[in-house]
Amino acid sequence: MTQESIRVLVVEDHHVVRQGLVALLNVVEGLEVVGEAADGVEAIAQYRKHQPAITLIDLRLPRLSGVDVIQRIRMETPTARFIVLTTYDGDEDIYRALQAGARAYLLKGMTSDELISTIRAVHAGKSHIPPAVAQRLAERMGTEELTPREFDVLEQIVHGKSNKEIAIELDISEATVKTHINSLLGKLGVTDRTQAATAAIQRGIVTLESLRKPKNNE
Amino acid sequence: MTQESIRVLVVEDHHVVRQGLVALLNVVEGLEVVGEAADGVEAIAQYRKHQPAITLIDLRLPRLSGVDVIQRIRMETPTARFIVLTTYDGDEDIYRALQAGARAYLLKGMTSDELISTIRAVHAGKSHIPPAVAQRLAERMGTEELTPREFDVLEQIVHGKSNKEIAIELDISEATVKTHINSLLGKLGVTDRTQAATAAIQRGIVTLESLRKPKNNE
DNA sequence: TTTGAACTCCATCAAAGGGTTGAGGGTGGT
DNA sequence: ACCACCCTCAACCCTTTGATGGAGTTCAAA
Repeated sequence: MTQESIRVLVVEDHHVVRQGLVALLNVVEGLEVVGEAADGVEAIAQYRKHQPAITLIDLRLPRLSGVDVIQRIRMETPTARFIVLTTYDGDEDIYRALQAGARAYLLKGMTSDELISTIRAVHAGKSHIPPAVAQRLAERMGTEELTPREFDVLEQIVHGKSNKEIAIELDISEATVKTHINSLLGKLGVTDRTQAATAAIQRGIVTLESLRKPKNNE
Repeated sequence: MTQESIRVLVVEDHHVVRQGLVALLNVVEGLEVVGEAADGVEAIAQYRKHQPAITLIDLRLPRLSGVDVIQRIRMETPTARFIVLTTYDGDEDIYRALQAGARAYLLKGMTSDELISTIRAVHAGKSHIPPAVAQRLAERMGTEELTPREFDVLEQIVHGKSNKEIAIELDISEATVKTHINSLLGKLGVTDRTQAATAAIQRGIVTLESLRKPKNNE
């Protein structure tokens, strides 16, 4: 070949998907999968070991989220380039991943060609964000951020707690809980706690995983 | 080979995943992928055309859901065998797919070996349901079913509507709305509407898709 | 130091939510 | 005909929620 292959790391917890990606990429001229990881911790280890040019990474990962992985690696290697790959696209995930330094964001369901051309583009220093994603990102830019405490309260709301229970849980007065709720309702652009809960889930501010019963698999 | 290959149809909307599955299965001795489909309608067409022994099918599909596909095909061909493949596992999805006649239920993230052995097992007439899934299925068996009207109300709750709004929307009195809410709270085992909303989403009774803004892609 | 943002708390009040009981009408099955 | 189940509605009562406005604290940035 005329020049070196683009070294790619694939981080994806779903086994068949990862295998599919690797198989797909390895037959492409000019690409080379140098490592694989099935969770966040492993991803960092593999990154350090192989120093790939491009890291293809899912956001939903066991042990350490994709966003966390991106952040940590970029602290060590600010030039690291990431292409985020995900099935469901909460506004919050998009925002955080791009904030953390991802260069591109692809929904699963893209074609192989899209994937490959995106890898090449990112390797060439470009960014790539699909119109639909860019639009939603723009929408969310306008919205205000929740404060940490508001986020705590929102989480409790999603868990179905009453104001009194939240007060006990967070060890603050019910009045304070109400204050937080009032401001987060405004920021989310909703009018009651139920809407806040569904909006939070919908936007990916609170994940369904944290709702589920303790899990053994996955 | 000593006997004919098991003819498999792969139904999965995510391109790379489908491609991965096909590539994976085609190299396995005794398996043969005879068709692929990216949505429900196509799945039925492919089934009719190829009459596969096993259909690997995702539940979340464009145009026609996996459950619908299973139901329709089984009406024509009651002996059709399905292995359901999905990422997220709402109780409701599991229940409906198995009710519809699926023989096995696999979470993505399984290993290739698990997949292959499951295909062989199902082809041999066995069923295969992972312990975690079986347990959750058992849980949900105990729970009572929502009546159609209760479901309507629950949907509205998830959409953040107030009782008054629900009453108007469904053209019934607010008192009736309360009655339905009261019984569905009991059936879901929760104590208020916010919990009902998150529980509904969590169990897959109401899907997030129906929440989202109208979508262009996917 | 001043300013601002975040967190904390209080009091008050109207509106909405939720529990309970009871009850009439409709449909489908036995 | 009877029973079971669903859908419908009403009246009563208590609790929770959300809105509003004010106020003290801390802490970091300007």
